[in-house]
This record gives sequence, structure tokens and C-alpha cells, in this order.
Amino acid sequence: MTSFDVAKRAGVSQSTVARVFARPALVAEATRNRVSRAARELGYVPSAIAGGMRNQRSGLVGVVVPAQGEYWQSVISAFARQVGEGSRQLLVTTFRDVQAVEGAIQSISRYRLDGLVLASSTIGVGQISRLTQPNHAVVAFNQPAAAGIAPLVTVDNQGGAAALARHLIELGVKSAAFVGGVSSASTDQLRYRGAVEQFGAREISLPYIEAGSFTYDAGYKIGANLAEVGRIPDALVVAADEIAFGVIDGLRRHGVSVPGDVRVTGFDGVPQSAWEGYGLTTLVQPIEQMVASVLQLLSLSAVDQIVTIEGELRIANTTRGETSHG
Amino acid sequence: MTSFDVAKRAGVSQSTVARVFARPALVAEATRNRVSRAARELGYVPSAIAGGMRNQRSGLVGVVVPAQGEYWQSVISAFARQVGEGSRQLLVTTFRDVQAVEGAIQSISRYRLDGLVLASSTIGVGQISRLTQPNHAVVAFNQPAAAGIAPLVTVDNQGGAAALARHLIELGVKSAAFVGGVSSASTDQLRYRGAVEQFGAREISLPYIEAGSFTYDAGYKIGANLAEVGRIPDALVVAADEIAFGVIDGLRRHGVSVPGDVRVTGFDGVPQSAWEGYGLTTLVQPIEQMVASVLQLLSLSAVDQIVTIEGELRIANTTRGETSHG
DNA sequence: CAATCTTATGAATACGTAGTCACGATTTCC
DNA sequence: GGAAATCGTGACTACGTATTCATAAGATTG
Repeated sequence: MTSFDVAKRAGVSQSTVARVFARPALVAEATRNRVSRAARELGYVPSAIAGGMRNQRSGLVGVVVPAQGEYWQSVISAFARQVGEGSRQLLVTTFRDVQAVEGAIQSISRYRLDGLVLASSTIGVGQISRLTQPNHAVVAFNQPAAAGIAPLVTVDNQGGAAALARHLIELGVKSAAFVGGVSSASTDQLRYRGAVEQFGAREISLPYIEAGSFTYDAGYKIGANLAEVGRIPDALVVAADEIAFGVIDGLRRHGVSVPGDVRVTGFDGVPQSAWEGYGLTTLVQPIEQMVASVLQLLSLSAVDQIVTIEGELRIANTTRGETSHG
Repeated sequence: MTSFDVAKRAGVSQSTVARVFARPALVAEATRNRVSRAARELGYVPSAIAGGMRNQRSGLVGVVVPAQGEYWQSVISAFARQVGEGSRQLLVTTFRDVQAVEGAIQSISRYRLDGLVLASSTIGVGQISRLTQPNHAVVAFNQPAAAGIAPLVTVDNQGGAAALARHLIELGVKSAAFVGGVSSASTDQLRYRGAVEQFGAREISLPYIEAGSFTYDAGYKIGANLAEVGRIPDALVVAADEIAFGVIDGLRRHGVSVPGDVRVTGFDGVPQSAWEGYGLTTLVQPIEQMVASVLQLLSLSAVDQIVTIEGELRIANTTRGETSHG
């Protein structure tokens, strides 16, 4: 089913059929209707493959994201929504291991993407530079380490963590610990730095505890461990909501009350954090806005562009009430 | 950057370059290495666009999914993972309104998909038949109404709901209600039917309450309403986990204990249902297995194929303990 | 050593589109 | 009323690949 078939049925040339779909204003109304009807009857839709070939633009935006995690699923959804609103389509590639990223990007690059979005702070920076070649534009998403190599859109990790820390300090917290996901992740580092600076200014030390991954289970183990050991600080600053849910459940399972015995904060603002079952105080990332920025940046091509977007502190149950000190 | 550029650099013809990537065994090892190196140096990757044109197959699998909901996000992830394992790529399109589906499918069909997966029980059946044309294969996912029109992979909704109902009956439940999402959804209907048959056999009526959407908020309102009105049955069979989380929180907010005052079951088995904060008894859909089935079915082309996959009853906190009657 | 088979490569081609150019038919304008 | 501008359409082409066919060189066989 090609434009030639439609042309034959409508009694026009292929050129005219193509025009009807690409620049309808150039075709006389009568002809246009005739062609449209023929196309409808035959179930014809122009091939984006052939069109992409002709125009040197695929109409595809690719996004490379970690395979797991609430947060990333929200990000995928946001991209799907916003990309779909334009006339473009979204190609989604997920990866489990960082080693798999390279291959994933190669495969996806074959589609000569109009834009490629690299998400996840664990993608190696070295890999990025090689990819700008086959694709039209590359933008890094929440990957601070990519600054300078590719245009970057990121939430203000450090500022957000600082806001959370200040909130805890105002509550009268006298001791705290930071629960990170993976210490090599640049987001993890920035969030820790943001928190540690605030606590440090009040001469409160902030030990770093590494969960090992950004998952509920990893958090659960940390929570359970802390509860068993028994030396629980006034507050836990957790690097991500999903870890925080696990930490909270791990603590509660062992009889530690949140926020009674220990306040907990998250980061990301995934939907579940607003559910009353957890009511997690967190820093909400304005994902829709960040995604919109990414799509804008894809149109430009300033490699050194950095868009930092402020998150919003959302206070909920897990930091309600006074500390035992206050 | 085309195969001609690589050919020139390697001192061979374009044909040879193409062969190195498509059928390497046909090229002498020395030549192959020379070409590979040239390609690497130039950052060349064959264009899937041109290749798709030549081969009449895009290498793309499309999936059309509702824009919101934990469950659908998991489904997208599963598709991304499994499609990526092959040499194909995943095109994701989401929609908010059922009306938008038609347009979404049109746009996506332009890519001459090797396979198109239609997910969501709210996609109109009439729309399906029109789409088999431009795309190579169409499979419906969890959309029982599509049976006979397109190959279908679905969880056993009715059987799963029956299993949940029997579990509740064994606990000694004497009264119950069903909380549905959208009554016109075929999954909703089948789940209700599965539950109502079991309760009916014990002469327990099962009123249907419609939440209006498959969301936490819709569930929350139902839970809060029930608590305020005060006539709470022994058990609530909820059509989806996400609604159930809302129902539970809505009930608890108003002092109703789950599972103390009322047992609650969900459906889907989203990750959060296993988190201890809720510990929701639910019917776990083996999403990975279902997705694998879909990808298999895409290769065949038997329109009347129906694959029904059994879910797994997972019992957790929300149905623990005895009823006040038992 | 001649005849045949195998291996390695190159030339040519089709895939479906959207644009450029060319051309005839109107319409506009002085 | 004739020149010029406008409008509508068709013929032709390039986009980059993977394959088929042809061919040349090398290996194998009796």
C-alpha cells in the first residue's frame, strides 16, 4: 500500500498524493478530497520510514533509561506523553547494567534519532561523547556528570537536599545519617553534599550509608539493620523515595516509629510518596517541566547548555511532630 | 555518514560494507576487519531507516498504553526489556482519553511496525480491525473484548477474581462489596463476574461500586465514603491494586482498620503491593510471561489465538486474621 | 592440466516518499 | 487584449541499504 496505489485509485499522480499529506494547502480542494477518500478506502498512511529516508529525519526521539525503579517509570511516562503531543514518536530502551548501555545506544542510533535522551546518573560520561555523531541531538537527563559534554537538564540535587536538611534542622534534629543509593552516582554525591553542608554548618555530622541500589529492598535492609543495631539518629536523609519506603518499612517492622523515633525524608516525589500510607516528606522533581526542557534543548544544539530546575519541598507525615530533644 | 563513506575509507565497495554488517560470514576476514575498523573510526552504524525501507520491515514494535497507572508502567517496562533483548526496538505511545487512541494508532502505524500491541481494556474493539492493515501484526494485551478480532494475551481475570473471592470466603467473610474501576472495561466486568459467582454460590450478594477510574484517588474517595457512611462489609474486592491502595488509605484515615474491620484484596500484583506498608493480598499477573507470549504471537498470525495466563494468588496483611464472625 | 566448484567482491537495483523543476491553464492587471 | 503573475499538477530524482546477479580468482578433482 503505497502512494502510487492511492494515486491510481484517485486518478492523480503520486506527487499529488504525497502533497495531500505533506502540504495539503497546495492541492485543489476537489482533488484533495478525492485523494483523501481513496487513501481512507485503501487504509493508506504515508510511510514514516520512506519519509524519514527522504527527509533525513526519522521523527523519532530515543530515551535510554534504567530498567527499574518507580522514578524512571514516571520519567518514561512523561516522555511518552510529551513526545506524543508533537508529531514525533518515542523509542524507549532500558538497560539493567551500565555495561549494557553502550550496546543499547548503538542499536538505537541506527534509527537516526532526531533526539537522544540519556537518563540515569550511572551512564558513563565517556560514552556520551561518541554518540553525538549519528544522531541529531543528545541531551543528558539528571546526569550532572555530563555537564559540558552534552546539554543537560537536571533537578537541583544539591539545593534540594539542602532544603530537606534545613527542614530537618528546623525541627530540632540533633543527629542524622544519609542513606545513599550508589555512591558513584553523581546525583547521589550531590544530594549528600547538599545535606552534609547544612548539617555541618550546625556541627552535626552526617555519616554516609550506602544501600547499594536505588530500590525498596536495599532500603529495607538498611532500615532493618539500623533498627537491630539500635543506634538510630533523629533523622535519616534518604537519597531516593523508593529507598526511603524500604527504610521506613524496615524500621517499622522492628518496632521503630517513623516519625516518632526517627524522621525520614526522600527525594524524587514519586506518586507513592503522596499516598497516605507513607506520607513521605520529599523533594518533588517537576518531571513534566524537566522533560519539556529536554525537548526544547533537543531543538537547539548548545553543548554547554545546563538547565537546572528547582524541585519543591513537600512536607508530609514522616517529618511531622517535634523531636524528643525539641 | 553512509556505507559509501566507509567503503571509500576501507577501499572496498558499498556492497561489501553492507555485507559486513548484515552477513559477515560472507566476507573474508581480512576485509571484514578493515571495514569494521573504518566503520568504527568514522562512527558509522547502518541506518535502520534505509534498511527498513529495503527490507520492508522496520524492526520496530509499537505498544499503545494508557498514560497513567502503576500497572501500565510495569507493562511498558516489561516490553522495553524484552523487546530490547531481540534486535528490535520499542515504540511507546500513551493516551489519556479513549478518543485519542485512534489518532495515536494512526501516527504509530506510519512506522510500518513489525508488531503492534494494543493494551488497555478501554480501547474500542471496532478500532482494532482497521489497524491490521498497515502493520505486520497486531496483538491485544489484557483486552478480553478483542477476542476473535485480534490475537489476544490476557490474564485469567475471572479465574483470578474467583480465587480471591474463595480466599475471602475461607476466611469466613459473610458480606462483601466489589470496587470496580470503570464498569465498561472488559477486565472490570470479568473480575466482577469471577468474584460474584463465588460469593453468589454462598448466597452472599456482592454489590458493585464504581470508582470511576483505575487510580489511587478514585479508590481513596470510595474508602472514605464507605467509612463515613459506616456500613462496611467484611471484605472489599477491589478491581485493581492501585485503587485498593486508595481504598485502604481512605478507610484507615477514617479510623477503619484493615484488615481488622474489613479485609481488602487487589488485582495486578504491582510492586507496591508487596511492600510491607500495604501488604496487599492480590492476584499477581505474571507480566513478564504475558509479554513473552505477546512477542511470540507477533511472529505468528492466527487471528483467533487466545492465550490466557493464570495469575498467582498472593496472600498478605490485608486479609490476615479471622473475621469477627469466624 | 583441464574442468568444475567455491569464495570474494563489485555493479546495479528497488524500496516509498517529498521535494524541485517544468509546464499548461487560469486569472489579474494595466 | 496582451503580458505577467498565480495556481494546480505531473515527471523525475535522491535518500541509504541489502540483495541479486555477474565475474574473477583460487581451490579441488579426476
